Amino acid sequence: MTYAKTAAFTHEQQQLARVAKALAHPARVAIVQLLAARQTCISGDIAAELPLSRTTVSQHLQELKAVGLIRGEIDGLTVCYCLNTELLARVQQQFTAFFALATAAAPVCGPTEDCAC
Amino acid sequence: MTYAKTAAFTHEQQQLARVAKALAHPARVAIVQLLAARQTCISGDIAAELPLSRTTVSQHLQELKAVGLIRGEIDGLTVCYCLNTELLARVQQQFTAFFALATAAAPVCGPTEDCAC
DNA sequence: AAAGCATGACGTAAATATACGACATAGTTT
DNA sequence: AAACTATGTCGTATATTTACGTCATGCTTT
Repeated sequence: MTYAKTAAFTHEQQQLARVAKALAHPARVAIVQLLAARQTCISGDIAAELPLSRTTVSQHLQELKAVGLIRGEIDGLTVCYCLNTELLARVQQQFTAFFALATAAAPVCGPTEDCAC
Repeated sequence: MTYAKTAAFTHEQQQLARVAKALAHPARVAIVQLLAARQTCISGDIAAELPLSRTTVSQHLQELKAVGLIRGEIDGLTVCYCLNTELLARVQQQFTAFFALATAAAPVCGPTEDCAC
């Protein structure tokens, strides 16, 4: 991301980082949770629920949409957002696999700081 | 994080965002995977494996350490890093719960863009 | 003690992220 | 058509991130 030497990293690593970045702000985490809670996709109500200005929330929504985690659709005057459950499911697997490997590794340094390299 | 109105968000949301942010860069994802792969905790070898300058890698290591995902320990001349499997396990559960809720929600907008708000 | 080596801390430049107010756009209602 | 409303885009100020070179520190080895 940003201006990293992206070419030098795995596609997988970049995708994981990409999604992680999308969730790297409490407001965006809150938005996803909010959309998950309410079945129906909300519009500007999201802005009302968050302690941020409407424009800022809109910006966060665009970021989530850019990554593909949510979808927006115009319904007359309002815009409805909802989770992209397909992508979320795929992302879930990626994170699951990632954490599985990470937690599987034995703690070499030990819980109490005993490194035995 | 950053300069968000953190007080307005859940502790849970902030923690999740905090970890997500730590993983929001492919280099840091790579570091965690590298530490997971090699049982023994590595030191400056990490820098050699990544396509970044040694100082930049050190900076990424400090970030991961600040969040608590990894641990560093001085062993004479070198410094050994290893995963904090305890925290990783906890974080894993948080992400699992988060994605469980997110994927459980029915896609109201539909896979083919049919919003029925 | 002196020379060497691995690391982190510091300083810095350039790119991003965050937050918002002011505008532009487009559908709704009167 | 005119007034209204919900949204996104744009511009902007400030804070952070990223990447690196240089320097300081602290063991190690000679």
